[in-house]
Amino acid sequence: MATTIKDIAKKCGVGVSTVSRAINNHPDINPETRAKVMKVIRETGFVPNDSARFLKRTETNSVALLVKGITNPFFTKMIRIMEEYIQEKDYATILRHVDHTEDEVVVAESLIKERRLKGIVFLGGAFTHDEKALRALGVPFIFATIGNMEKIQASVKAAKKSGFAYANIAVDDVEEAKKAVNYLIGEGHHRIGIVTEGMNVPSVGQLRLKGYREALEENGLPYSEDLVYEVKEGIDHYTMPNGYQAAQALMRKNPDMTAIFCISDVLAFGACRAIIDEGRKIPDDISVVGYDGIEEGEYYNPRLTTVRQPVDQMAENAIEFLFCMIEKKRKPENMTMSAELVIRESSGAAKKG
Amino acid sequence: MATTIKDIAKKCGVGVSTVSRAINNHPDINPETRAKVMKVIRETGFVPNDSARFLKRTETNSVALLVKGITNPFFTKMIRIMEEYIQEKDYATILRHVDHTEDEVVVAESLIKERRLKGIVFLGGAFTHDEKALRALGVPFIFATIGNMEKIQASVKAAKKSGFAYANIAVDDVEEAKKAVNYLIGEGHHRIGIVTEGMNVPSVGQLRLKGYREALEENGLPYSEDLVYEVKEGIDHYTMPNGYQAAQALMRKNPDMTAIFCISDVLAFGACRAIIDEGRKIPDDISVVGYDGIEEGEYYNPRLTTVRQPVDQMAENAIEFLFCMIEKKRKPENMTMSAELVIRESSGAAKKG
DNA sequence: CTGAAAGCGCTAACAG
DNA sequence: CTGTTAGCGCTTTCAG
Repeated sequence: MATTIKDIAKKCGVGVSTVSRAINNHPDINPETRAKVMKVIRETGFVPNDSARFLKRTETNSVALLVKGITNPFFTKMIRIMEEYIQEKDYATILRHVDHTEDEVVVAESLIKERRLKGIVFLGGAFTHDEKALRALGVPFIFATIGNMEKIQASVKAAKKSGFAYANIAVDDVEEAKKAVNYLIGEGHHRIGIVTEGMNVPSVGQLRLKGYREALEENGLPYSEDLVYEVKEGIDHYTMPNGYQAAQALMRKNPDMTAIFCISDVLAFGACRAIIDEGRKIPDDISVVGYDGIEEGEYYNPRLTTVRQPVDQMAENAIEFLFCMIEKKRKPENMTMSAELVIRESSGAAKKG
Repeated sequence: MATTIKDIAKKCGVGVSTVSRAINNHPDINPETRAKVMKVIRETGFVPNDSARFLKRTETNSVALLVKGITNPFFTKMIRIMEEYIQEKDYATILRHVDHTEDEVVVAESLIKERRLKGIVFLGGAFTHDEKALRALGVPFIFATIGNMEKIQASVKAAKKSGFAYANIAVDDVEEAKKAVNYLIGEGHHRIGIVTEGMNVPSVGQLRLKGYREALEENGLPYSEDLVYEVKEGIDHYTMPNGYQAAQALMRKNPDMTAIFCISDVLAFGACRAIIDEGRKIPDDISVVGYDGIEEGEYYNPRLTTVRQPVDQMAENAIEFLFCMIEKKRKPENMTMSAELVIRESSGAAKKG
């Protein structure tokens, strides 16, 4: 039988409540008694049963990170930062990968009830839920880097008024994508391909595509479907093989294309490889621009030009804000971070001709 | 107040045990009653409180994945596969990243008691624990890709006799590293650098370094400390910046070096970048060989020569075996998988000189 | 400051 | 087949 708080109490010659108080840093306890109890606990290697604690407490001091799209290294970094912060706050982290077939809000709902969560961070995925479902969650939560900004922002605004705790953090995907494409146009590129995802559903892919279109439009360049490649549906969109196939297809269809904008760095790596395999030079023949700004881009050959999202800051702000909401210190808010176009080796002036 | 099983019982006009039976697929229940109960549950959106269930059950049907070294994409893949398998078994996955400063066995111990785990997978890290601590865990567990094979294997053997459930899965790091270095020697390389980690503590780095030394020895090549670079201690050893610095240092110290063996692909990417930045050609001036065989290697430029570990199979075997042990179907075992040397663009014949 | 006692929500005998 | 009931291990009043 596993040791329980009772065993400890007996061994110390005190009541169970005293042991409980010792464990929980309760003020109403004699420092000496507490020291004695803690000593026995340490010697015994006793660990209180969380289920029992949670059951009683209603309060769990745990937050969940629901991640859609595990393979993207972009999220890995964010997770690390958030986990650290949560631990510092002495909360437990529940890390769950959400399958592409699963609905993250449904998962969240179960988790909240099952584990009495204090808050949730949604990483990745799209925003397609109506407010009712969200409101039903009943705990503060925050969206990080999720598509469908307009709807989300309106929703957060509404939440602010109704005191419903819920925030959003992201870069302005449309604007940032536009910036990247504008840069390419400025370098003289007229035939610019795009590798995107989720064109027809709310997603960051859709937003970044929108930015792409707007950039073309503003510069009087035609929008052609031939230059748009949507990666295949599947478990994971953001993969190198997907980027590879995409670039290959784009090159075949558009011999005159001189640049490709990929909505993620990982896709861009795959695209680069395809271009190189085709015997073409980067950036001399084709320029490549990614999105995310993951560390790997700096080490790729060629170094990747990219839209760098401030991951560290986004992660930190997100989790910090979540705790502010948990502690009722702040109201819902839309936080738009600004990204930075980092120009490296994979892009340059368009070939004359 | 959150809805409980009682509320449901009342609403259905049945007893709580009936509701419990309905939820748990218990056979002793009238299908009609069960249907009625389930309907109400669905309508109410009721989710049973896990803490209460766990508290009672002693059995939790959950296993933990303790990962040391989150950033390595090698593990990401394994985690995905294992999570999937666990879900199919209708178990819950508890995913925990273990900090480099934390002791994974201590974490495991707490988790087992807190959450009544059925089993554990240790991913990464070294094997430095004595059997007593391990034995005290009390649940089946499995080590995957952990250093210190000899000790671990002896330990597993002992476990087999005592009926203590505990297995190990890995490739033979010494042999595989030797294979890689032998290949380089066969290509005419005599001055081969190595980028390793944890030279003086039990770790895969140590094992792979051993393989490197043995290969040199068997070929009558001298071992020189100048050619060995141990990455700096830190949160994460397996990073591109670390590989970058390592290669840079090795090149400066050994102008005549014609090849570098890195104990992970991620380090190799960093090394490649450093070589390129130095204005040297891969593989013409310097050949690079990695270890792990992650997908990214196929898309890097140049494509990376590497020792490919059978990730999918290792992950599957590991988790499958864990369940066999949980179900008492199998005894402890050492599973040594074989890796494959994948020769790609980053390596070739040594320059004559 | 400390102990006794009452549950938290659920499961699992046990008796119908 | 179904309802009643006794805890699982812990926290938390409530009296001392």
